[in-house]
Amino acid sequence: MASIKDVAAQAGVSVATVSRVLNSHPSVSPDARRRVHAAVEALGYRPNAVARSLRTDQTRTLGLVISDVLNPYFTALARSVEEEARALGYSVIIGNADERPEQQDHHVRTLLDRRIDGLLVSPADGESPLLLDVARAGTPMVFVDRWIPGVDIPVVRADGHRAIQELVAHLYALGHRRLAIIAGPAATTTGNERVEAFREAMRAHGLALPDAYIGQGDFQADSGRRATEHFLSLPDPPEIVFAADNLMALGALDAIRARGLRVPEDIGIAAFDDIPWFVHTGPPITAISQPTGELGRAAVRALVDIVEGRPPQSVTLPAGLVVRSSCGERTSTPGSNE
Amino acid sequence: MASIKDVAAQAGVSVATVSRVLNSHPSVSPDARRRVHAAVEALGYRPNAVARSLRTDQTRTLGLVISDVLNPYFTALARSVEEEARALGYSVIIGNADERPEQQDHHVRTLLDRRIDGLLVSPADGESPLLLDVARAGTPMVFVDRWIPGVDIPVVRADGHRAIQELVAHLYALGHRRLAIIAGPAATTTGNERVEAFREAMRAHGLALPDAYIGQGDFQADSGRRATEHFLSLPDPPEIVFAADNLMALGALDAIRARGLRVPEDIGIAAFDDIPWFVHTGPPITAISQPTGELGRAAVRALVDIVEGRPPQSVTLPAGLVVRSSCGERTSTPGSNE
DNA sequence: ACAAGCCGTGGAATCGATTACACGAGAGAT
DNA sequence: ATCTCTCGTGTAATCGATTCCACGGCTTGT
Repeated sequence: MASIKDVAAQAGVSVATVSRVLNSHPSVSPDARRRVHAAVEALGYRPNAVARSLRTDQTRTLGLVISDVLNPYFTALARSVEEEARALGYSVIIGNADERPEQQDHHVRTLLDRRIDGLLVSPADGESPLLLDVARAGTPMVFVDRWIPGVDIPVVRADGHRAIQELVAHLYALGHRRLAIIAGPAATTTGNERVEAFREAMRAHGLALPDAYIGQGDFQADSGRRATEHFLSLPDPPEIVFAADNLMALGALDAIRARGLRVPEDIGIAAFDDIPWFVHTGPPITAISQPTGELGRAAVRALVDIVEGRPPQSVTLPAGLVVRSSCGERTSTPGSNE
Repeated sequence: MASIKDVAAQAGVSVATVSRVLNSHPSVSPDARRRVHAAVEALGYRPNAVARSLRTDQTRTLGLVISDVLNPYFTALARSVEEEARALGYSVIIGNADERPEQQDHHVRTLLDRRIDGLLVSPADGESPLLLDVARAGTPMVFVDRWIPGVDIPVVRADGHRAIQELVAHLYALGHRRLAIIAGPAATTTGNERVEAFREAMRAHGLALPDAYIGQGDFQADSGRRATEHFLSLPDPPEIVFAADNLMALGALDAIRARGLRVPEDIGIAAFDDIPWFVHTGPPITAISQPTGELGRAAVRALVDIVEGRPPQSVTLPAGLVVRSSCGERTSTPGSNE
């Protein structure tokens, strides 16, 4: 593979001049510029990003550590992150933690070893000592979706508070009183917040949230399945199961189907996160929708602000309720099943 | 950030010795080794992967260019690729082409600029000149899922031939005769093959596949929607629509629902690619399932074989038919809707 | 006792870029 | 005509690692 020296030789100039042309430094004669361009073309030369990074101490690369690639929510997030980063001249390296703190740390470490310019994280747990160190060390960093409390790092996320209130009000209006939730890990902020917001909304309607109606999940399908099985085996099972993310809703659906029960006649279901498939499940699922694209873009902008020395901004965007028919809504939507 | 020099100074040895300890070269005294380890620990030193790559001319990084991150099939593929790569000591940088050749080329170029050790590609088109150049230049490369004919590059893919035959036989047995297909782009091998296999299977059953029953899609949901709308507006619409990937099946479902029609009573549906949501759609979708995990792992193994100088192996794995109830199957599966 | 070999170690070259500094040539000022 | 300034260019240092080579001190064989 041709190096800058080959280009210099071919163009009959020094490597310094080649470098100046490549970086469009003003002080190069038109003639030299022309010859360098010709040589670059002739040799199919492409600058070695590794060498460049070593010298300039910047990689123009951002690291993104997401909790789970199989979760369409994070996939959508990753896509908008990559898009915005590309628009700003950065690439993105994605690390998938699979909701496991060790794997998250592994990725953070390799990303740092590669000297990425900044880190976007959606922490799988609430207190990764490594992440704390990294933050203290001054690495440009932004939290997306989830965050770690007590660190001075910008956070870009959606606020589900109001949407959860709306959801509970909606369920109450439909006549449901026994509402259960499949929570995310207590170690994640989103895990906690969604339960808390749910509990508060219940209280506002004078409803109790007994411990038996709080299933402990980990944001993965299997845990949703287990929690739902447990709900269904209760002497007084809930009328509605609210899953704190879309994968646990998938698991809940699996459990319900395995019992031969029907949604929403036997039990209703709702989910945090809206995904395209929720329109076509049997029945379509009432869900809380996050502005994923805007979240990803805002996170990249905040991170690049830090990297380039501008003051970053934390962003909180509202989530919204999307009513469908999985909670016994009377609906005339074409194609719904009853 | 501490460098190897700082470690050397702290340990009272030369950088050469530090490097030897780091790379577990045998010829270092136990005492020096101990002191270096202590210094590494004390300084929290981590080797700079950028510098190391420059010197050794290897990055221990693989590039993966996939056609669409929003497609659960590719997401699952990416996950298994990353997993296997990690097990073999490599990291993976994912580039998302969004089914757009220019974006694919952009990613290939940046990946190459970063001097990745090898490239895994699922080409968005059938003849990217860039990809051809890269292959000719001798960059270690493996095709996954899709490939470009006429280049001597290992291919790791699933063969849907037999599964499509089974599908058509299954549909025929159910009494269906008017079968339509939403094809992928003709520029992709998977796009072509699936239509060809379908056409052949139809012929084997003495069935015609009129042009009007071949919808041209691009593996994205919207095109599935448009093709299906067209099918439904035909004077003699098909009884079954077979989508060549899961996203186009999603689009087909959208179109059917928008018309207020019911699956499978009014029209049946089947898809290439099986995803977890197909169990819970209304009704559950009959699909062809690929061994995604094994595909990803085999692709990484083939690529690493090339990178490390061993002879690589092309791999073709069979896909299988998963019968559910979206084509009018009489079924007693609990929870199915009828 | 001396030659030969091995072992642990450090010095220095190297990878491919960027960039501070020096220098010579030509333009403009006085 | 001389001085100064600017402009285009090249030389060489530098980033942080790896690795070849040389060297001094021991062990081993004869």
